[in-house]
Amino acid sequence: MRDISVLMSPTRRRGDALTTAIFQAVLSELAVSSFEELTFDKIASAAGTGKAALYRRWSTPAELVLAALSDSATGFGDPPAPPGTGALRDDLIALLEHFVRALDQPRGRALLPLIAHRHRHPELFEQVHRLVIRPHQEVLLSVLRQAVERGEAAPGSLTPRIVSVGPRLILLQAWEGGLVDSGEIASIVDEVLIPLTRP
Amino acid sequence: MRDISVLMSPTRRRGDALTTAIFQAVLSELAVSSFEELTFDKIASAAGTGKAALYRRWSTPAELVLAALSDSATGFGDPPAPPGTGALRDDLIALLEHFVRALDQPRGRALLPLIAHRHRHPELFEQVHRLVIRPHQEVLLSVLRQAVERGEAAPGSLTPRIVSVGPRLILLQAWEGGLVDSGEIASIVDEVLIPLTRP
DNA sequence: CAAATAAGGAACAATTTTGTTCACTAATTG
DNA sequence: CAATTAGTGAACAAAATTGTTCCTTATTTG
Repeated sequence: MRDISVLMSPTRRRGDALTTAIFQAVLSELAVSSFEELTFDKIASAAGTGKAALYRRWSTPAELVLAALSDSATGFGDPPAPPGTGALRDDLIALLEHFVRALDQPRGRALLPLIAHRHRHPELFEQVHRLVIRPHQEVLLSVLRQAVERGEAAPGSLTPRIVSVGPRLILLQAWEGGLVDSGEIASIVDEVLIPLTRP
Repeated sequence: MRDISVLMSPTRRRGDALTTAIFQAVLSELAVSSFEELTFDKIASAAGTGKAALYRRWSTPAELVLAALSDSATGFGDPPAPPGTGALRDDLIALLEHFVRALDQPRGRALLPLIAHRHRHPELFEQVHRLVIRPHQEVLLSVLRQAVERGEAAPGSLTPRIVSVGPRLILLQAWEGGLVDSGEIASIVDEVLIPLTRP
């Protein structure tokens, strides 16, 4: 029989390699279903492993999901850095594009069901809010603050509500329509955010 | 034994009365779970009836959900009417408050899971888009158009993107935070929509 | 190269859930 | 008031899914 080991990843993954694969399977499953529908069965088969490997590591789906969300490789490890381009428009575009890219990954696509069913899993949603939403808002706020200092934006723009406009438009655009390309982002910035914050 | 018929609705509901109760049960169930988790079992017990009454009317959950969404009593029968207050600000507030009220009913709370899992049920989402989202956008657009004619808004405001801002902010505010009160609506109108459409 | 560790996959029984139907009786109709 | 229609609740078997464990074997370690 022909040796296919060059085509496949090492036949039997171990340790962190397997853990990472499991995390990705968790997020992928979450992305197309919901937390309630998650089972060790589905996760194992999506990760291409046996259930025993999961039971050896975690005892409940909740534990596993929290671990996958917190993991720095597959989940939301590090908050985005302020772009610091020196111009408000460029900062906004850079930030929102980073956001769109995150939404297009498994971890991002896993967000929607978590938000949608937040009333069923307050603790999971709280985690998501702390790890994802909050940091993004902080960075956006700092970008706007710098713009105000440069005189590029009105001081009155520094409200939570205005800060939320960009991400929320992106989020719903992504959920309702599917893809959000660069043109869409530029339009949101030019048609909405810039006029909204103009001094 | 004491007669409790004064306290309860007629012991045994029939015809449209029962159908309406079933529709409401469907939407309530949908609101706290998802389409995948809907079963004739849960619906029947939520509606306080037997499964046989359901099977006599519909043969699949999908049929039943579409019927509930389309029903004029429980679902989204009629599109909202343009408020026509004569002032843009008042029109916007009236419209968005109507929207918030709809979101706070079972039919509105059933929306989130449907949007969240739209990739799993394109036909259901299409229905929702046609029955709910589209009509709301049309009305908002007509309100803005009138404001432009009165010189209250810039002609450049008549874009689908700008029209979408209000409903999207409301939607996410409701989903992330819970309630959206009148103060919140007024703030959205005054901080975001009015500045955004100013001539 | 031998021993130890841990992955893969299957087998398992138990619990839960499914759709469907039946008998009983309340409500309606003529 | 008799006959018909239709809701209720229970019973049911079939099917699917659950968490858990065991055995074989690939990989690593000393």
